[in-house]
Formats: sequence, structure tokens, C-alpha cells
Amino acid sequence: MFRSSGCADPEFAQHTIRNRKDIHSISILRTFQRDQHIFECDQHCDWWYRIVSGATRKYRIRSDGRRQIADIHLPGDFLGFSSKANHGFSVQAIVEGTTIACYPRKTAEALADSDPTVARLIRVSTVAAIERLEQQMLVVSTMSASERVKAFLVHFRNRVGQAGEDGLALPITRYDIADLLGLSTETVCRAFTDLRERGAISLEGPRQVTIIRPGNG
Amino acid sequence: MFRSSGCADPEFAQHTIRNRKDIHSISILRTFQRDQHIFECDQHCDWWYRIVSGATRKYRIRSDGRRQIADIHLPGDFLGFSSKANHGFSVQAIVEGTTIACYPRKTAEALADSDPTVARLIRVSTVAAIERLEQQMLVVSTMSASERVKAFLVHFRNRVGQAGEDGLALPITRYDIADLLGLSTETVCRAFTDLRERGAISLEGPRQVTIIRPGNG
DNA sequence: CGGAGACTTGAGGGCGTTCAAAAGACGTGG
DNA sequence: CCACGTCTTTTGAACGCCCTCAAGTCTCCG
Repeated sequence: MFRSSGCADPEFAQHTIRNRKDIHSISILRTFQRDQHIFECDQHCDWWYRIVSGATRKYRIRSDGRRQIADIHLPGDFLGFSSKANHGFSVQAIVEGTTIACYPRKTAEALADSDPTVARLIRVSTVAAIERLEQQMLVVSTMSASERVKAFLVHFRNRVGQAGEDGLALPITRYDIADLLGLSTETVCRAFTDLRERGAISLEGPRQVTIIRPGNG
Repeated sequence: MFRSSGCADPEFAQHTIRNRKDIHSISILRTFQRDQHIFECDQHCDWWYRIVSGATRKYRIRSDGRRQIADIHLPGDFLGFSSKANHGFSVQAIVEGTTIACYPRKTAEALADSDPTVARLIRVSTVAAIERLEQQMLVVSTMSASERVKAFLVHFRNRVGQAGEDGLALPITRYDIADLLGLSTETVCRAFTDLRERGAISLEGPRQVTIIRPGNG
């Protein structure tokens, strides 16, 4: 939009060239081990992040010591935005060798200010996070244990995008699922068993699930 | 940033003038009756909205007929963003005479593209919504009924911003609170009674609450 | 082969839901 | 101003789901 302008002002011309910089060019790639922190809850928000490969969990430890997982991030997701100075959540790698692109916040914000494409990318990404959270809330606040687990499996499969095959390799433990769905580990296990016995899913292994009936039943 | 440029190109100059338009100048003010819809879940996302006065609820009807409230919007909040063509939620006025500024989506997006201030405003607003939802999720998925109601009251008081006085006039019914917290109406009532008996709150009337002890206890 | 972590299953109790009923609050019209 | 109907709020009793505690099995990896 701006770049199509035939402006002769050198300062502006230089600016448009700076704008041409892809957001990826200002990023630093980092690799994380399993359970290694990308950032912690009391840390200052100096970076934005994008998952390149692997997965992360966004969580918080409640005053009673229990862990609450607010979101799971998969490749393509942006995270690390905050309206306050500190994140209120910690983010941890779930799988070994999770790769993350890190963007210096000030530079990225300046880029978002000058490049509408970047601003739009951020906007779409945050809106997607909102919709994910709203969906998650619906699941957590109104569904039974089995329904929650099934909704999680269906939602997760849709996100990893294996639309054709229903075989799903879960990168996360029952503990993670429990903390994400607001259930106990035992209840999650019982829900898996229940869904298997009712023919909604089949288990080739604890982490290898096939969704047979995605709908109700 | 762009506007400080001394560019002589007329097209660009005209553009900068367009950029000067405040986002509020492209809005239409509308007033809604109680329970009137701002938009419904299957409606096309042609507008963005900002609450001017009153309050709205963002909700969805589950397949079993139960209603789930995902968020309450108060003056200053932006809403209506979606990454898809349709909203997945309906939004309704809670109080009589709720006033809302409506922005034509395409115009607003173009404005966000050209004016970093607007883009930043939208970004901050969506990030605030994310943080609200994450907080809400924490409440819904790990707290007991009384804790949820108390957390709701404290959170709500902070949002309406009556920091000095603890007297709080609730614009919403027990039914709304129940659907927001994932509880039944009866349980919400019992939680109010419980909190009153334990001295955490006092009730001058069903809708008039004073928070005595915001912390635990 | 041994150990640690992940997963599964069982029994009992607490908390929230459902069903039922009544009291309170509020606006409307006489 | 009061009577009336409707919506909201409150309380009670019984049931059911999920949590907790406990024990055992499976799986992976050194």
C-alpha cells in the first residue's frame, strides 16, 4: 500500500525499504529441550515468539500448588504478547527439540507499526488465540469428563491438520491433558477407557489414538 | 511516523490526511434494548464494535440447549473480531440502553493498516481479551463454586474501576453469573449465601454487593 | 535387567446438579 | 396507591459425577 507510492523523499524511500524486511528476518531461532522454559511468568515481555516445530504449553501454578494449562501452542502459533510488563504465564517446551523463532519485541512492534502485513499477521494470530480460548472455555465449563477428552482429541487433530488420516500421535501426557481440561489424571484415563469401550476411539498405544466417531455418541 | 515525512507526492499526502482520521470518526453509534442482539453467531463479520456505555454478554447455545457465556464486555472493550467469516458467538446487550460504537470492518481494517496507532489499539484490546479469557479459564477450571463467585466479583469490581468504594452494583442476574462460571443458578445462590455467612461479602440487596475480604478466607 | 515415569483401575467421599417449591423484587394497569 | 403477574432469588433433599487415596501394570531407557 505504502510501497506502491512513487514518493521521491529519501527518508521515506529508506523507510519503505526497511518495511520490506520480512518479519522472519529479525528473528532468532532457538531450540529447547523437553520441559525447558521459553519464558517464565515473572519475566519481562521483551520478546515475541513463533513456534517453528514441536509444541509448548502455557501454564501457571496456582496458590494451592496445582498447575493449570491455559493453552497448547503448535507450529505457526504466535505467543508472548501481553498488555502488561510481565507475562502472567510460563511457557515450556513439551517435546524435545522444540524450535522457536524469537522476535525482539521493540523491533517487532516497530515492524508491526510500519508494515500492515505484519500487523495483520499479529492480529489474525491473536484473534485465533481468542477463539481457541473461547472454544476451550466451552469445553472446560460445560462438558463431562469424556466429552472434554473427546473434544480435546478432535480439536487437537484438526489443529495438527491430519485431516485425511484419523491416527493421532499425542505429544503430551495424561497429566498435561488433565491440567488442560481441569480434570484429574485418573479421570482422564477413565475417559479414554470409556471412549474406547463405547467405540468412539481406538488406542493403538497410550499415545496413539484413532478417532472413530468425531461427533456425538 | 509516516506523517512526519515531508513527502511531496500528492497521493501520499492525501493518504496521510486520510490517516489522520480518528477511528472514532468512522463509527456509527447505536443503542440497544435489554437482550437485543448486537450480532448473532451465524452472522457475517462486517463490523467491529466498541462498548460506549452499558454491558454485553458474548454467548453460545450448546447442542444440549444450555447457554455458555464466554465473556462480559464493559465500556471501552472492543469486540467482533474474527479470523473466520462468521462469529461463532452471539453478543447481546445486558442492560437497557447499552450504547455501542460500530465500525465498518473494511474501513476499520484499512485504517488499522494505515495508522499504527489504530493497529496498536486493536492489538492491545485483543491481547486484553486473551488475558481476560485466560484468567476466566483459571477460575472456571480449578476453583470451587464459592471461589469462582468471589473471583468473579473481585474481577468485575476491578474492571468497572470503583477502586475506592467496595459497593458494587451488579448489572447481571444470577443466571448470567451461573452461565459465565459454568455453574447452576442454585449453586451461585448458595455461593453468595456462603460468602455472606463467612463474612467475605455483604449483600445490601441481591444486586448490591460489598466485598469485605478480597483475598482468601 | 532394573528403575523411573507414565498409565490404568478400584473404592469411598465430597461437591455441584437436578428437581421441587416458596419467597422476594419489580413493573404494569386498574 | 395497591393488586397482580412475571421474573428473579433463595432454600431444601436426593442423586451422580469427579476427586482423592491407593495399588498395580505398562513402557521406555540406561
